[in-house]
Amino acid sequence: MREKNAQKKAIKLSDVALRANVSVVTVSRALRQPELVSQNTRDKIADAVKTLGYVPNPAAQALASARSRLIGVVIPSLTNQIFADLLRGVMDGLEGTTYIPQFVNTRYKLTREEDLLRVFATQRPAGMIVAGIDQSAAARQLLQEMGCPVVQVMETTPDPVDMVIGCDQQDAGRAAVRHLIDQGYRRIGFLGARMDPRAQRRLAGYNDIMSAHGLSDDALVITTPHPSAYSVGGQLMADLLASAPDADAVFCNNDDVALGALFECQRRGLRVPEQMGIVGSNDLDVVSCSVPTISSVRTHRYETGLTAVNMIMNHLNGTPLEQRIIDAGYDVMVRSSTSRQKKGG
Amino acid sequence: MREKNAQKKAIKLSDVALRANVSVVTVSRALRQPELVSQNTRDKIADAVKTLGYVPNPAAQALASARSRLIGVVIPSLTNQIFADLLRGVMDGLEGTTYIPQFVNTRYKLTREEDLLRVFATQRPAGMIVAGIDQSAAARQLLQEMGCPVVQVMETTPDPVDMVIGCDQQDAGRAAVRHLIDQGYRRIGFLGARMDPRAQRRLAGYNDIMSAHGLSDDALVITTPHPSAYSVGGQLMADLLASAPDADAVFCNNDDVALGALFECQRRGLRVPEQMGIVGSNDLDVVSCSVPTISSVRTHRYETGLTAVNMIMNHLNGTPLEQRIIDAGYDVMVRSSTSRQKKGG
DNA sequence: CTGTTAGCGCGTTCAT
DNA sequence: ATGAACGCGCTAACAG
Repeated sequence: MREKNAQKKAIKLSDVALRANVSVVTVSRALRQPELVSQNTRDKIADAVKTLGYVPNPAAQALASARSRLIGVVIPSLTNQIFADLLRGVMDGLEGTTYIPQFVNTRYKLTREEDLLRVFATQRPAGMIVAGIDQSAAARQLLQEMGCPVVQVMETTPDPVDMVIGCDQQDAGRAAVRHLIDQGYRRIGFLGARMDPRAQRRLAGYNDIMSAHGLSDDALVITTPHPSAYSVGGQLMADLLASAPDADAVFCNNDDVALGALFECQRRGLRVPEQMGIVGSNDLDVVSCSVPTISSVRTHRYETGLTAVNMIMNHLNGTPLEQRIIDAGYDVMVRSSTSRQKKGG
Repeated sequence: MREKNAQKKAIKLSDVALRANVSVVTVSRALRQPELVSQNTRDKIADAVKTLGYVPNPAAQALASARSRLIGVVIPSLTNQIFADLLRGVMDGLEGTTYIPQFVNTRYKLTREEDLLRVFATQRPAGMIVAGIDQSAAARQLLQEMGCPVVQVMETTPDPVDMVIGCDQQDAGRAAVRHLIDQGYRRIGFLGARMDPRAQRRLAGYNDIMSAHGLSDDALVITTPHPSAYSVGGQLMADLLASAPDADAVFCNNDDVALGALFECQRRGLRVPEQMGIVGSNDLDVVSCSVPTISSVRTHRYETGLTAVNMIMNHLNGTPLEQRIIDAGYDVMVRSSTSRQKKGG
């Protein structure tokens, strides 16, 4: 029988007050608004805090102030690496503050998102970061009633709940397809997994450019509700070649799909970029070192996470950014998988 | 000027009590120990709860009971996909319960881990899940004093803080190298990124087998403190070929390194598996569809997350598993990258 | 089975 | 610049 884990007794504000020989409120003030406390008592309190090892009880703080130090982060999934990148940005952005992120995933279900928001509402979060702009009406309302700064991320919209930072996914789709056309590809397919709202908008961008060039053909659009994954990319490419054997390029809604598609080409002996051009989305680490390297539309997930946190922090500090809508942009990273044109001039 | 986000007034226990015409405690009991409340009042309360839309205030619960519904999850990083897999398991395992996971990352720093644990300690978590078994003495003590079930994950040890689930990393390393030797490889290199404790133990396993066969050679061991990444794999392979040009196989401490190494071989025209055998670690999705497919030592991260949660839940339900130490095992997934032997018999 | 009485540790008035 | 008093919403003893 091992010892039952003995909880260490927690030091509280009154303990500190006793040790420093001042009242509880004074300690509380010294901690939150030091400028209102004399230098002398401030030092005594700092001393007591240190020797006793006092750490505030967040539950008591939250209860008394009706406000927690939680930053709620709502993403659809953790399988897709882009959201892991976003989270890293959020975590790093919160570094050094006393705020704590709390992540949940919606599994791409709007009703689940509402439920999760309801849970968050009871926590009185200090701020909320939610992926996407396609919340249900109920979810939007819940976010508004949350009584804290809210940042939608990964996309842009003229009508955010509160603030928004991300990129224009449809425009990114257009840029990708334009690049392929510039390189001389014409029978350009679209490979899409999961087909969440962001994927839908990338597809819309694809359609914009294809129809503008009179290149539209339903046989070229291959999608699946399956989550994005390397293995799915291979299957989608196979389906495309069955549907449109003369396809000469693909735009993929994620880089794992793009890499999977490349592997499928290699299995079939299709030369990339000569016989098949490939453009991915998001510019994951892997596509810049594959053989051949894969062109991709880079998005700035990590930076988006960082900035979203900053937007919230500024708001909480009473200095909200004038800019409620931030376009994080995108970059078309041109690599070997689309370099069919002769180089340079 | 847009309306200031108006906080919705929260419904509390006393509101429900009023509506149901019973005392506050009765409501509280009806919610937590329904069997102690008569069917009649239970129904009245359920009604009131539903019509008022009552949701408990976790801060108040935590304060009054000195216990939160948080499950603390401490991982070193979110960059490595294996931890994202673990998190998915934890999230899914918590699905349907009223417990909420809270993730933090140590960035592979022991002192940071201690700090984070101190923060968790103030939250009175319901349970803790921590990656690895190499906590500092201070961290171990903090975990013990947490007063809640603790599960260490990703490795095994005869001496866990409380409970542990994971695999024997050193043994996994041995199995990988044994497989390469069985396939006829002899000049087997080790490619290791980051070199955290798990990587160290995989290396130890590699050393065990290599020296047992009299194949040891320092020139074959290439490591870097850099975080594991696809691009790092290429560099490590290049370094190995500079250090030991006659190397004929590699064991990599992660699959991104393995894939990066494969790409490097392709760039150099080295045929895999004929001229270079490759075994990765963890069996990420991507290595089963690359060309060629890559052999890897599969670990069960998702299942580990699920089980860790179950271990904690059982503990909280008063029915702790008799088994405090669980070996989640590993599997050597044999694929094309090491299939040098003639097939079948 | 149900209610009464006390806090949990902190923030927020209002005084001084 | 400092302190006393009260309450946040809930749980935990005890009574009845």
